[in-house]
Amino acid sequence: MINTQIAEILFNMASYIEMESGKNSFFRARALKNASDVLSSFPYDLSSPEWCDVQRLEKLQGIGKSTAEHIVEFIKTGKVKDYETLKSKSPVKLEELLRIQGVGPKSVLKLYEKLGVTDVESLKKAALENKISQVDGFGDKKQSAILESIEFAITHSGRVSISDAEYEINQLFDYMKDDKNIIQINVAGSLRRRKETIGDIDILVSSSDAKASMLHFVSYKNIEKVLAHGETKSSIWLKSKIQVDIRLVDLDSFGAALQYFTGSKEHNVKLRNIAISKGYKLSEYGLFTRGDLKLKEGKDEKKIYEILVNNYIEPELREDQGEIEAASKKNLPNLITLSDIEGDLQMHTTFSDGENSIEAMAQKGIDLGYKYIGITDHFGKLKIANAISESDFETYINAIHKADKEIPGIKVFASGEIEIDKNGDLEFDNSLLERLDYVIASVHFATKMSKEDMTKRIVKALRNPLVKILAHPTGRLIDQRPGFEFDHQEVFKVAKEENVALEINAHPKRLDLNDKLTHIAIIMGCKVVINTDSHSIRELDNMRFGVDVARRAWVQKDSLLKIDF
DNA sequence: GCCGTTTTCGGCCCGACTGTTTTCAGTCG
Repeated sequence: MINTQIAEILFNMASYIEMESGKNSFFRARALKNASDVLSSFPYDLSSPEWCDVQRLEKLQGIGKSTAEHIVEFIKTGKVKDYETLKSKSPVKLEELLRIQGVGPKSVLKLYEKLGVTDVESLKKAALENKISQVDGFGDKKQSAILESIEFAITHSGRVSISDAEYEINQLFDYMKDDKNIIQINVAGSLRRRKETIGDIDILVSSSDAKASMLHFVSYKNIEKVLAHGETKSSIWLKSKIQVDIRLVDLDSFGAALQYFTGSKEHNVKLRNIAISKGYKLSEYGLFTRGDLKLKEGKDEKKIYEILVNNYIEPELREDQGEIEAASKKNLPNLITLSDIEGDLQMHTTFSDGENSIEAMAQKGIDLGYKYIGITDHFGKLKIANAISESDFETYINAIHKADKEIPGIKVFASGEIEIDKNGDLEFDNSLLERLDYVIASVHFATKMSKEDMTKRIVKALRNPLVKILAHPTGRLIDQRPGFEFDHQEVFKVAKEENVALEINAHPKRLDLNDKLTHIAIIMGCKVVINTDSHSIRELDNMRFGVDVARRAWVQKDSLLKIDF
C-alpha cells in the first residue's frame, strides 16, 4: 500500500536529518518520524482523491504543511524531491546501514568520517579488519556486536507471523513457569494487540526475586544470543530469530506497565495527554496525581482506563483510531470473541487439495463446538489445486449430503470455491452450481490487471446471485505478495447491495481482508464472515487469528454473516 | 517539522541498557 511507502520515506528522511548536526535537526527528525508513525497506521488509502489533498492532510494530528506536501508530491510523481536531495547529498547508504541493530545515524556519521564506511559491506570489512574498535567511542564489544548484528540482519527477514510468535511465546511461558519466584507474567506489545505480524515479543514479569527471574530468563535453552541483561530489562534473540524483550516490574505497577508496554505508541501518547488534562501523570509506573505525585492506581490496568476514559479499552483497539474518543463517550464496540463463531464456511478436503476427508473435518467442527461447516473444494480449471471437474460434481455433492445425513450434531453444507474468470464469470457450469447451498467466489489467476478491470471483474461476480461469499478478497500473502489492486469502496458497496459477505480469511499467511479494510467494510454496512480456508483438520484451529483481525477492525456480532441458506 | 487554555515563538517523553567512559552518548522501545 502506498501509505507504507510514504511512511517509510518520511522515516528515512528523518534519519538523514538526524545525521546533520544542525541546531533543530533532532526535533525536525522527530517530527518526521512522528508523521511516519501516523501514516503507517492510517486506515484510508492516501492516494484516493479524498485524501490526496494538502489541506485535508494538514488537519491530521502530526502532519503539517510540509509533510502534507511531500505526501501529495509522492502520490502524483512517485518521488519526494527533498528526499532525493537528502539521498544524493549523503555519501552513505543510510537506509541499508540502519537495518543493523545497534547502529544509528550518529554512529553512521562517525564511522563514515573516520573510516569511510558507506554501506553494510564496508561496515563489515571495517569490523573484520579490527578498525571500528579503534574509533573514539567504539570498542571491541561494539565491534563484535556490529558483526553479529550484520549476520542477524542477513538471516532475519524482519517481522514474523502472529502464529509463529504465538508458538514461541507459548514455549517460553512454559519454561518461565519453572521459576517459582514469578508472581505474574503477561505478554504485551503488538502480540497482545494481536497484530498480523510481530516485530519483537514483549513480556512483562513481576517476581519476588527479580535477579533470579532475570537470570532464569536469559538461561532459556532456545536463545541464540543475549542482547542485554539488566536488573529490570533484558533482551534476547531466540534461535528462531525472534527478539524477545522482558521487563521486570513491581506488582504495584504491573497494570500501568502492562498498559505502557502494550502500546501502541500513538495510543499511549493520546492517553498520557488525557491524563495530563485530568490532572494526572501517567507513566509505566502508575497513574499519579499531578501535584503531590501520589499513586492513584498502578496495579490494575482496567482501573487506569476507567479513571481516564470511563471504559476499559481492549488491546486490539489500541491504535489511536478513535478508540479513546469512543471510550470517553461510552461508545466502544462490543467486540466479538471466538465463542461467537458458530461455524466455518471455507475448507478443503481430499476431493481437491485438502489432506482430510469430509467426515474428519466435520468431526473436528463438532470438537470446536460449531453448529455448521461448509465444504468448499476447488472447482473447475484450477489444475494445480486438483479441482473438481463437472463430471466429478455428482460424486462430490453426494458425498457431502451423505456426511451431513450420517454425522449428527453438525450441519455440513455443500459448497465450492469457484474461480472468478477474467470477465467476472464463474468458471463452472452455473446450472450445477445452483445445486450447492452457497457459492464462495475468489480470484487466484490473472491478477495483474488494471485497477479498473479488476474492479469490474469482482463486481460482476458479486452481481451473480449464486455468490454468497467473496473469499480472500485482495489475494495478498503476507510478506510474499501484495494484494491485487481494485477499488475497495466500489466492491464493498456492491457487496452490501448484493448481500455478499466479505471473507476474513483466518489463515495466518493471508488474514485477508485485513483489519483496516474490514473496518471500512463494516462501516459501509457490509457483512463479514471469518473462515479458515483449511486444508487439514489442524488448520481449523486458525479461526482465532481471523477473530483477531475482526476485533482489531471493531467487528461486533451484528456485522457477522447470518446463515440463510 | 509540528503544535497551541504557554497560540506565530519556543518547546518538544523519557528511562533502561550498553559500551566506553569516570559522567556520558547513542540506541532502543
